Amino acid sequence: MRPPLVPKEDVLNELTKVFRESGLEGATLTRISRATGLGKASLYHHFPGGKQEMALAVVKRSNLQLQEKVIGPLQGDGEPTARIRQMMRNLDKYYGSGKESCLLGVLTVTGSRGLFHEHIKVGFATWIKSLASVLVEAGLPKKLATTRAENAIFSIEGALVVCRGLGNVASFRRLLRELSADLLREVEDPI
Amino acid sequence: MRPPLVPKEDVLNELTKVFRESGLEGATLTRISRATGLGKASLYHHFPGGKQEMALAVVKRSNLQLQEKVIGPLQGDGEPTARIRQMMRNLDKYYGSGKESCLLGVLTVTGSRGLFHEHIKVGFATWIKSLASVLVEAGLPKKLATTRAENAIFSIEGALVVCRGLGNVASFRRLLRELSADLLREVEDPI
DNA sequence: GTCTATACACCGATAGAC
DNA sequence: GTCTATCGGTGTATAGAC
Repeated sequence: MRPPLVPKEDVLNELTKVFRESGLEGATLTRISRATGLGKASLYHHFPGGKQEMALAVVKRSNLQLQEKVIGPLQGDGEPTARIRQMMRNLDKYYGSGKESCLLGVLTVTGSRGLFHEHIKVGFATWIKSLASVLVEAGLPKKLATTRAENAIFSIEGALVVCRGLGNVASFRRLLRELSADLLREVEDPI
Repeated sequence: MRPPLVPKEDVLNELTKVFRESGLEGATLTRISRATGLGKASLYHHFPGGKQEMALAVVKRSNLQLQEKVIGPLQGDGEPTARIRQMMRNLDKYYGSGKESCLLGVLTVTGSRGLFHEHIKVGFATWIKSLASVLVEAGLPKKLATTRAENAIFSIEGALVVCRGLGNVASFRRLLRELSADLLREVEDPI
């Protein structure tokens, strides 16, 4: 059998939107039904485990996309500076230039503790680790690379929250630009 | 009349805990009732507007506390460096060294848009503005001061989310320490 | 001011026809 | 695979006794 996966992919896209905008408790089956165009019973046909299974599927796919679109570019073979810039461009696109929120962040705040915790943990951790690896490769000492990578993820995630709170999305793109330049500062310095 | 405000203050403390931990939609009247020890009907005696009024009261008080405990120290008359360090100490305490979350951040993510938006906006904005003022006072050009202040708040808010997601709270205190040192870097440099 | 009891809407989830 | 109809449970909110 060769599977028609495409329609399910569309459903997951809409599910992701709803969970990102509304959080776990705010994402009611009624809203999900409206967003997907599927009745509640149809949703249970695709996800017998109900809302929990829907959220889990969305989180797993989100981590795959993080791997593809954000971490992947970091592990290419170009210059470290270029790879980091590429990651920032992809982030800008993925987060709608600051207008969209981060699923992992939203579920960290609204998710019933324990259900998705492991996936959230893995997602954030591998992201930080991959960024730190690039910084090490570029010549930074490991400890400094790790803290810089952590701080970068902190500020990106925080910017998504605060910019939304402020209704000012411009600062998100400014942050991405600055990070592109600052993450490797004092590395090219000769002797 | 001289008001016995104290018991209401206790109720607000418990309300704040519940909203910080559960978000707006997760904070059910049942949980609030358990946390405060008051029956639902009693809650409506104190807050006739229901859950919305409770959340609004909590947000307003949160902004007052932000003013007292975080922004206040910034406007003292000591050295800028010392004032910033004091703010970081108070933040560390207020956020339980990273174990607690930020009410403004949580409501930004879970709050039905528009209800608290103005209060959230004002809270974040005055915080950033006050921090930037100190940096200007310390000698930084205004534009640089503003972006540094924004970035600091971004990373603090993001750290509260990501550290919770990672289950690793140590990085939050590390961040506060680094910010204390880095916010004013290259300022004391003579000529 | 606090309680018990209750109203009514909406939630997640299922049954069963098509 | 999708639908309508419906279930039991829980959500917010009120009534009214004490």
